[in-house]
Amino acid sequence: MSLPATQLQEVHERFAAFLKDRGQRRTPERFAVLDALYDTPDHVDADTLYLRLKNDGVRVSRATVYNTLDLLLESDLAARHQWGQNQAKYERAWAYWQHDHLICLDCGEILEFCDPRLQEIQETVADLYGFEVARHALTIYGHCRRENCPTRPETTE
Amino acid sequence: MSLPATQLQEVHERFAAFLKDRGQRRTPERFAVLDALYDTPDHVDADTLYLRLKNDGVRVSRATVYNTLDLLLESDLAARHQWGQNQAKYERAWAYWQHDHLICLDCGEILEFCDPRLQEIQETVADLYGFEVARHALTIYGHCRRENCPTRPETTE
DNA sequence: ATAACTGCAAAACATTTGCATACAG
DNA sequence: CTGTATGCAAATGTTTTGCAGTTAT
Repeated sequence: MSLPATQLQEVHERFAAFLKDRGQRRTPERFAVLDALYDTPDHVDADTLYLRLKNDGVRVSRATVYNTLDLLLESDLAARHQWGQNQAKYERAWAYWQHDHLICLDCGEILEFCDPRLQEIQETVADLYGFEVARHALTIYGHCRRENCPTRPETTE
Repeated sequence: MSLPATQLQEVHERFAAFLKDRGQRRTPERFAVLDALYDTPDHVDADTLYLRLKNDGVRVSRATVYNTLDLLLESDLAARHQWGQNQAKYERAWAYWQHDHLICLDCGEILEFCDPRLQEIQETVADLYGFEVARHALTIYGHCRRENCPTRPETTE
């Protein structure tokens, strides 16, 4: 579930350095949010993270959770995905680099994959349009063919 | 700006067929929303579409705009993008097929591109995970290098 | 005729903001 | 000490919903 202690420490140090660099405080709340996110193997929304922290006896407000998540995004320690039309999902993004997502439209299952051709596409596009590429987000939607996919569409056949 | 009349008619017919097929009514409001979307060469949010219609003297409510946009999505006549964390953007998706987006993080400019390797990636992934792929969404974020990019970050150099 | 659709305004929901208080540096 | 961060609750902004009245079929 969680990352090995060495990597967790690396992440802490990176966040601390980022904050120091910007003249921002290293508060216990911020590290609590960082830890809660890195304790999550998949994708969480801000409110779930808030509730989880609260439940664990950590006193943080929703405002701080949102604020900290923004800082984590800016420091490349987190990634945000806007899959539904409402809640954003967050995931840890350090020691866990570049991957993309495959989502089942029936059951919502989210799989991760990585394809080197995306790197090539990025380079081609960067060249073609004179862009300096920062990152990309690819999501493939489809239907998983598992028997236990809970929401199979009305099987017409 | 707008599509040639023949294609617009094709789109109308397709929407009419879709609605008929589902036993839903072909109301003037629905076609007004369809036309307003297809009159947009780029990406619009629902509220802008609503205001534009209202301004053109078409009596539609926001609720109908949202409802109709959903129908257009379901009939593959429109595509939705969730780029910011708030407003969704819509674009026409017929006679204008499969393309992806390149967004400048500084000025927000949105470019479109198409790369055949994405098709290959989709196929590989479909194979690998036993998915039947429906569609994909790829967005590349970066910095356009235009001199007139209005929000160049503080050029440190 | 009659079920589906519409407009309107209120509700819902995630996220942001303002301000008095707390605390890291 | 001082300015930055925090918690709380109220505000915001987008999308959804309920309902009485309309309208396509």
